[in-house]
Amino acid sequence: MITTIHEALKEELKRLYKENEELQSKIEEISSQCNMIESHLRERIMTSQDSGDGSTSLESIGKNVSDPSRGATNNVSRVFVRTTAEESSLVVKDGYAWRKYGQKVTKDNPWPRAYYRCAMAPACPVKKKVQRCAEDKSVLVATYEGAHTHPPQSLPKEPNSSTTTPITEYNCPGYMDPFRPSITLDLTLNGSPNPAIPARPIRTMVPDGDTSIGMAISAAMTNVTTAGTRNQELYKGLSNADPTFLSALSAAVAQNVASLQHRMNY
DNA sequence: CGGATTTGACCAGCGC
DNA sequence: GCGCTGGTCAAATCCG
Repeated sequence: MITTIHEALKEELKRLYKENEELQSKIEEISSQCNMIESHLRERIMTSQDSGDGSTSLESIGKNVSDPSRGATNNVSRVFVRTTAEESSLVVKDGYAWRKYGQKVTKDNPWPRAYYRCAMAPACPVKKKVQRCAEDKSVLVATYEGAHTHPPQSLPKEPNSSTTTPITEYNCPGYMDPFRPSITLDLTLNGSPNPAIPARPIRTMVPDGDTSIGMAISAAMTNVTTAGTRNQELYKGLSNADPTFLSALSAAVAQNVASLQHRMNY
């Protein structure tokens, strides 16, 4: 029994080492993309300030979807989902049943936007919009409006059995989906490698003023997060770990724990 | 055959 | 008032 477990763990460790190599190269690639996006963003901010137009300042870029001027339906959240670029469907598996009622091509994005209503309860007010990221067609952006008045139908499928993988999300401050597990890991506690690292919540803030840049940053950050998740054991104990990486890692680990809890409950 | 999806038409809000 | 755009409707079509 113990020997079997030992063998299984060894196999798992081997697999993790292999994945680690692949993911590290991915991180490097993403990191360079992040730098590019950041410099692009800074350039735009500088440009707008020089022209005396404050409309693209950091403050306005950070303006979020919970703007009260948008009315009572400010219960809005965004979920970014990685798909294969070839995958043409606009389906985001999230545990709820949705009925599509429209599709439209919008001005700022060449990809069509699909409109969904919750099909699980006639009175449920939740709506969902799904559209591909203009810059990266492999990323789906699902925008949820409202809160469900009923529990989910079923759990989302395992990442390796589905063509879509949730990668990160953006939520209005104060908004939490009551049916979604939420865990915050604090790496500053109990022998953390780096006491200077503050605990950070899972949910990642993404600037809403410039959607394309925000989504690109978000997608890049979550790729790093995903890498961290799969390699958490390998990085455990690192005394000089990069704070940014560990922060992302904490979020990723929390997501995995939530997923594991679900599987154990069913 | 019934439910889900597609798609063109329609409507409302907004800026000029 | 007009045109543009995003959101919704509903008839046609598809699919199991």
